[in-house]
Amino acid sequence: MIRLLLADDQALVRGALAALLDLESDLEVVAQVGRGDEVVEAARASGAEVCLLDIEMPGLNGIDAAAALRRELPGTRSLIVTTFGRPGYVRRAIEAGASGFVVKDTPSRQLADAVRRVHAGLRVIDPDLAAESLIDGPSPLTGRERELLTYALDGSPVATIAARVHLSEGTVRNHLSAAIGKTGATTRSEAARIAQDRGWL
Amino acid sequence: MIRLLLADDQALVRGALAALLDLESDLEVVAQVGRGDEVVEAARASGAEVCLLDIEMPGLNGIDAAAALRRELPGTRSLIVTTFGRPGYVRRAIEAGASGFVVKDTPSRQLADAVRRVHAGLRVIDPDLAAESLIDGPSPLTGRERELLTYALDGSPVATIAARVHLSEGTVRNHLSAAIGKTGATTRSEAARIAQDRGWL
DNA sequence: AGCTCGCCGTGACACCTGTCATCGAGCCAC
DNA sequence: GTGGCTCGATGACAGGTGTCACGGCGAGCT
Repeated sequence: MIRLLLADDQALVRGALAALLDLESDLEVVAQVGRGDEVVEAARASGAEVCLLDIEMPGLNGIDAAAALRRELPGTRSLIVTTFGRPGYVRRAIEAGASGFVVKDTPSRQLADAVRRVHAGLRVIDPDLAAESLIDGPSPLTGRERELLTYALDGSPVATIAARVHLSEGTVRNHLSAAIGKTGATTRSEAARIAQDRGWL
Repeated sequence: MIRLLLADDQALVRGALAALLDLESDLEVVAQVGRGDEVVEAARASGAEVCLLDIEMPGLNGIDAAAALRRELPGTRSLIVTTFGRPGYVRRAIEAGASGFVVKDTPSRQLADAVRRVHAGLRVIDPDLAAESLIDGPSPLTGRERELLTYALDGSPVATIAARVHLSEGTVRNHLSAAIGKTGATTRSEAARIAQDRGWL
């Protein structure tokens, strides 16, 4: 009997996944949480062996939760289950110590197998995503560029961003200009979108 | 036995919801589709009585799918099940003939009850969302404004948008300026975001 | 017929943005 | 220490953007 923890912020999806996995005779959902910062505690209390983690969660994202799990409970394995198959996410998830990466587009029958493989100590990674994350390479963005791009995601004017990070307007423009060059974009909004698509933010 | 159809573009979520609902002794999932434009055909072929529709789907969105269902198979009822509880979505869903509107944040135990109520001819609508959609009122945007805002969502420059819709640059700026005023924004990106949040796009 | 309203266009103006050249401070390698 | 690198900052300039005033067209209503 493999003991599972589910972490997803959408209660309906969480409950549905639990129903799906409980159908398998060798799997057992022993904990469910809706926030990333509750994962470690719930995993410890429930004695979960494999944790299924969504990426977008309040409190702590799934990748950071996987890192926390590796640090606090090294025996527990993590499987990222997310909507967005962004190359940078895969890379960061593996670096954070996750054992697997599955997108929510995969057929539901394959999920249980993925869980079993992860539990057995194998790596489970969507092959297309793995290839993409290899050719893309790691993020070329510097820390500031990444930070400013996240603020530029919603199209905020430069002045607003500059005020938020306590920088000069010209400096913000320069960093964003560099990011625009690195992403091959022509606008800071486009650059932000591209960076997000690749999982660089 | 209530016959159900599931429409959601994420196979994993679809399969999981099927597992959840099949646990109920009076519910039976008789069809699953991953595209909005396959809903009517699948509902006809399977004889589904209640259709659970996600909004974001390729081919046809869930609201338009509900409208198509009312037109083609008036006896079939629709229940919108979506991630985003946007006020405008609720209004449009009801106008399109949907019998219910549930967000994916709701506890999974309540889903089966919602399905039963819809099947019985009742309306099931998240009370908070219903209130919001009432105070917000309908979209104040004209057709062009709405169209141009969707193109402005990713922060495209005015010239690009103008070329895409075969309009003059000045005209595009004027329409977007009107939309900016109506949304209370100061930038076309912000206006687009606000309009999207309210379900006006 | 007048009237309103949505839609398309032009021109002008103030302001914002992206790019470039340039500078200084800190840090690491040789 | 010198050279090379990144980060932060400034200033200047061309081009993009939001706003306003104005005009014209067609559809629908009184």
